[in-house]
Amino acid sequence: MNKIAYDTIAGVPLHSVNVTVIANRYAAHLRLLSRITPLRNTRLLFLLRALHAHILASGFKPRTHILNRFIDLYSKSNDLHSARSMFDQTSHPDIVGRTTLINAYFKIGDHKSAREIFNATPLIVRDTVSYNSMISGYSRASLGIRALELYKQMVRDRFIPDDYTMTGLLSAAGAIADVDSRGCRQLHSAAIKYGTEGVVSVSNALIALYAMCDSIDGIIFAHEVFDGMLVKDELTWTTIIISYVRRGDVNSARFLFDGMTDRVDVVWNAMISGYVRHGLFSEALELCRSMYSKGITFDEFTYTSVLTLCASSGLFMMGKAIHAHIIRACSNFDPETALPVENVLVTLYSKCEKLNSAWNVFVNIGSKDTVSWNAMLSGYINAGLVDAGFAFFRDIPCKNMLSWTMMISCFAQNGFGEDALKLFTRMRIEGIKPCDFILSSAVSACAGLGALELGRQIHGLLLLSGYDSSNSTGNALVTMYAKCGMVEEAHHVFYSMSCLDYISWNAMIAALAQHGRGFEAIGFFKEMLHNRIRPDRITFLTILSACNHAGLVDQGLRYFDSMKDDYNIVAGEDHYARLIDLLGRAGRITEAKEVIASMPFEPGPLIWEAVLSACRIHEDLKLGIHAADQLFEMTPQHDGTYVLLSNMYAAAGMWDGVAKVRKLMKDRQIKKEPGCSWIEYGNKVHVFLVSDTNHPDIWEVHRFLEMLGAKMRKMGYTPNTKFVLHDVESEEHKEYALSTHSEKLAVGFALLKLPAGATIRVMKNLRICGDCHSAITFISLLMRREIIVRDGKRFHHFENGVCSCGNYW
DNA sequence: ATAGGGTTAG
Repeated sequence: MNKIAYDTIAGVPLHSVNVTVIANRYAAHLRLLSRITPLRNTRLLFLLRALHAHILASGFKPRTHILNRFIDLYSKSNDLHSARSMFDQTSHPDIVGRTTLINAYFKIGDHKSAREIFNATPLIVRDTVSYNSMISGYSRASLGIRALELYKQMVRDRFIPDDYTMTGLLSAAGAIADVDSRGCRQLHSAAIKYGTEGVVSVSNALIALYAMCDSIDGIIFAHEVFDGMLVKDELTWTTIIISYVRRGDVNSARFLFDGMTDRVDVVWNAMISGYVRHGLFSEALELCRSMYSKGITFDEFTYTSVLTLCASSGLFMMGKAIHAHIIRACSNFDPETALPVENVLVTLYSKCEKLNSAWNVFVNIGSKDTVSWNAMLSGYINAGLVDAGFAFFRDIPCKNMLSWTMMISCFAQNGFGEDALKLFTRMRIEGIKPCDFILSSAVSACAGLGALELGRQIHGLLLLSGYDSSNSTGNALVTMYAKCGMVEEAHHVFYSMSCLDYISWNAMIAALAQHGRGFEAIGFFKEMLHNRIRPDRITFLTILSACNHAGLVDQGLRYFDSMKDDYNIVAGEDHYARLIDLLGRAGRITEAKEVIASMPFEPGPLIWEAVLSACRIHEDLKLGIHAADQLFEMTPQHDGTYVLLSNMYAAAGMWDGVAKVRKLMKDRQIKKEPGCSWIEYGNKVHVFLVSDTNHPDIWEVHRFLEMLGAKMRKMGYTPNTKFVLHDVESEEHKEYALSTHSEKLAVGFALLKLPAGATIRVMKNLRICGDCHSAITFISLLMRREIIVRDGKRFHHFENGVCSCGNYW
């Protein structure tokens, strides 16, 4: 068809001298051209341009209808620039040309230019169709309010709305936030008033609109309209079925679906995608099979749904097979509707971490949209490739809110809080208004970094934007204030929240537990139960650590049992690890061993980490080395464990063990300081220092530790404890020992110089190790000071010789 | 020259 048309047009005698003959031929052939849809053949577009140039060169003034035809064809070829210049050349464009251009502008998403053309049209020239085009254009652009305003203007301008108007208006109304049934009724009356309620398209739009109301009566009204229709078409059925699917009532949708006699492919697709969206994968597959057996061909929409199913249920082999089938059998997809298929293929490969395959699909997409870029970005993020992901993110030409959200929360969740906040700031500089999801990600990033001031600013932003009432942001704020040491403010946010869910309670309990207020945390837990909020596994993790901090070992044991008995939550390794930590810290090592023996699974890294720290506190060298050896065979879950490991080996004099740990840390790029800095063993605190006299602070450190040791002895607090300063002499050991970073101990100096009773907040981003921790714990007891220190990601709250992290002096 | 339905990224 295309070829015949092209050959015919190619035969046009462009060099003919008779302008009128040419014009008539143009008109005829342009009419022929316009029948070729979709008009994507670039040769045809070139021909169109050649004709255009020829008209200009010949000085011939074509009649309006020929100009209109040009505008139409240029618009269909997505060459709006030429369409517009054609329009501007027309001395008196008529309403048809204007409307064509208006529709073309809406098609490319430029509603402002469309409005300009419309506004520049004198009232006397306008007709109902031009208003209808504006209304439906706004409707497709989800600008419901503007559509409604234009409808009102239309009535004011004394035009009579027709069925096209009402259909456009009703579908536009769905884009207005918080559709209520009263508003629907008003529009329904308008449809009746203008005598359009019998038109199928109007009723269909009305069904869709009623179904969109949040209230329960929405779907009832929709069904009433459906029942009252004398004539139904396939879209009527599709609309009502989709309406049920959207409300999550897949069964009612299926009931209607089964009651249909002639099902068009769209209905099948709607039903299948409904099942996929609600996770009913086997039902979706069953429907695909019966669709296939009935001989209905799968189209882009079917493939998109079924590939989504594969991607979200982990059926990667099946997804790949379908991809192969598509390549073989479906070469002539419509390029516009094929894009989602390609996008979901990128997602499929991204989800199974086949980045190469994802990339291959991605680069071959002809016209990528934001979804394509975001799908590829999620591949990088999902594979944990933060740097590569960020490099890719920067190249995205059409970033939307989701691109920013993914990147910011990726940074926040991978411990790159500073990058997350930098990007958040960048986003605000670029004038993008953050959504509540991004704001809560940013608040979480602040929590991780202890960036209290910025956190407060975002809180202010949340209050201004009205997002503060949402649960996700409220919960993030509670956590942020708690992690920044501001328990009272966390409390304040908690009580100001209109709706508390289990996550809010978890956050508040954790806030108290982190600051050593174990008793209060348990009080909140009881109140949570009193309010009939069901605790989850996280609640129990938190409550176990609250018991730990409050020293309530037996109560912790009871909660552990209650978790299974009363709430049917199966204890995971993390729960067992906390239980063992609880027992271990209290010195009940034998019981801890019994718990390990009773576990329904083999102990993993979390368990051995808990054992290891118990052994460090209680000087059980034998068990400690055993735990360390076990941990060596697996991957420790906390970076701090490596320090513990090296300390444990050093305490046993196993320097080769220390060397192994250091190598492991280097290989795994653990950012903690490797080596052995501090050991507490046999009531002695051993601090290993490299006698690096070149280090300007090293003698300060020596003096500080000596002074601290002397003060401790003077207090008689732990008569047998003393600091032993080892200058590591032999070269082979020097490598394993750590030159204690003066920065950590600078905290100690500051503490000693401040007056008693002062609350000290150290907001600098430093990490404290065992030596500093012990020193600060001691000082908090010695000087009766509340001390809050940020250690990388978390806060240590020292009070009366107890630290919120549960490490006692 | 205008209208109503199904798809994709966290």
